[in-house]
Amino acid sequence: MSKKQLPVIQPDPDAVCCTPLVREPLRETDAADLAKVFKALADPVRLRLFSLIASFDGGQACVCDLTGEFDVSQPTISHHLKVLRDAGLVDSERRGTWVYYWVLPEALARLSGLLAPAGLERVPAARA
Amino acid sequence: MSKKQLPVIQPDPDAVCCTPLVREPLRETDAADLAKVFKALADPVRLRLFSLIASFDGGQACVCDLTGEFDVSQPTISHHLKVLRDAGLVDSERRGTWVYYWVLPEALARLSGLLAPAGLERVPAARA
DNA sequence: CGCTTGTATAGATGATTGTCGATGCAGCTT
DNA sequence: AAGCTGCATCGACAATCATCTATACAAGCG
Repeated sequence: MSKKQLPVIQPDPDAVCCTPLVREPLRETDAADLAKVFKALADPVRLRLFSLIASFDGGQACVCDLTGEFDVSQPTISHHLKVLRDAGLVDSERRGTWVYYWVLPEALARLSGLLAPAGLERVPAARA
Repeated sequence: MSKKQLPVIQPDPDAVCCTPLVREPLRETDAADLAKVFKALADPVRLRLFSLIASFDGGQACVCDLTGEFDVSQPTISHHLKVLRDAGLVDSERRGTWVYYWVLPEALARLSGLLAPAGLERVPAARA
């Protein structure tokens, strides 16, 4: 879907990418950007959609796999998926009859890093 | 403030505490709880408040230190602080004339862990 | 081609939310 | 006690949002 003609813009290449929130005060523009992402996660249906997509085998799910899991209408699911996609949390692609969605791990990593509590600097992935 | 008579209930002791979102589908009740926390972070002013409080020397800030940093009225700041507190992200205490707020690192750690991307399991805090 | 199924868009509506000014309350100071 | 300052609460209002139904679009199939 979003990888048609546009040159795959992630909604902000690396804005607000690394420094944990608790290290230094967030700048105003960064706060606005970040708030959009958290807003996308600030709904129970979207959270479950997000988690469900990521948990699927192969890390992707057809919309048809998702709609049945919720008590809301199909257009509502479609709306929520769009919100997640606009926030840069997932991406999607049509393959024949079905449309598949998958989680963008970079976005997750960015959030996770930003929320790292004081004390732990970066996650010491190197040690592993 | 919230540590007066009540036995210091964090708004959900350890609900949704550990398994990353991308590992297994979020249950409905957990999604509802989590959504409340993300909703608290889904506003630019609250994000900056949160970051600013945490960045202060000693990890706490008086409200009087905060209001000047924003273009919104004092009642609005007070409202946002209440939202952050109700979400279990910060706590506060009156000390004489002033009220101080500080970030609750457990809440942060929980979120950070939940958002851990696929691949990294737990942050190896135990090794430390 | 026309039908059927999967998904997105459009438009409407009730609920939630961010903001404000006005006011209330708590603690200090004189 | 009286006044002042710091912060919270109240009530109102405009804006945003989650949801719905109806409809449009896309792809496969008879």
